[in-house]
Amino acid sequence: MNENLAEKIYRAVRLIPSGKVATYSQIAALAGNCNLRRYVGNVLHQNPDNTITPCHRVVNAKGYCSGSFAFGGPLVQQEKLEAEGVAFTNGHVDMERFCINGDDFEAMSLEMKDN
DNA sequence: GGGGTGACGCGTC
DNA sequence: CGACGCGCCACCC
Repeated sequence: MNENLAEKIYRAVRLIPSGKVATYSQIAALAGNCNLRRYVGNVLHQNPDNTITPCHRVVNAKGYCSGSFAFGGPLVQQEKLEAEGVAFTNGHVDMERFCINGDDFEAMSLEMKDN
């Protein structure tokens, strides 16, 4: 039933469509409140398994990776995103083209709720 | 029960 | 335009 926010956050991250990226605020919003954005980073840092949790699709509002220690290297995140079709501009994700749209957000929210 | 933490976001200077 | 600080909430000790 009521899972911890961590579970919701992980689920939201997994719902991010391939080839797109979501911001911590978006994940936090899907998890419950955009105010939880701080906690999103906190939870993702725990990231028990990056193979099932594509945390590499999660970037900050600027489209940059966390900058901190990632599941094997910050460069790996960019590599994975590029492999999924996410283009990088000047080292940052092109948010205007790859950030999830309202439709994607809505679909994710539906899956979050239905699941 | 209280305090500290955190892969952020945004306003303001 | 760039840099700094503050604020937000849930989980862990």
